[in-house]
Amino acid sequence: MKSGMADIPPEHAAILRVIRSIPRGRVASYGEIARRAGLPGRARLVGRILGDYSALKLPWQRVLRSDGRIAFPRGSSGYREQRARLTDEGIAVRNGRIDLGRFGWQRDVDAELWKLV
DNA sequence: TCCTTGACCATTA
DNA sequence: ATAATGGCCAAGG
Repeated sequence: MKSGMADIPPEHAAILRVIRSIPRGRVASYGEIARRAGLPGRARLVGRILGDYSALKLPWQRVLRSDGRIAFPRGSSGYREQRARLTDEGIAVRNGRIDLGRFGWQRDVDAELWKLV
């Protein structure tokens, strides 16, 4: 049988699901998203998918490099757009960098485990 | 088919 | 903090 229009590969679906589940006001790295989707080491696929599925309304601004920097080049429209969106939801961006210790999604897990918050 | 290009990452120096 | 390296792998030429 053919599924007509949007048959999204399982790997893509898993990644999209994780991206959509990043809480507002928090951020996650490409690699972390891949791991949470059960695809460790597949960070590049996450980046590719964000571009491929840009028609979907995803919270793409919450996805950063592992060091907390915005992936787009400084000065690009994508960079400015992301910085603006992050700022809008209360995430501080300084020099194109977000403090993962403060806004990282993983921080929630850490807090849960170590009861620091 | 080979080669290059990426919204990447961990490690090592 | 920056830089090189090797790993990852889908697309496009």
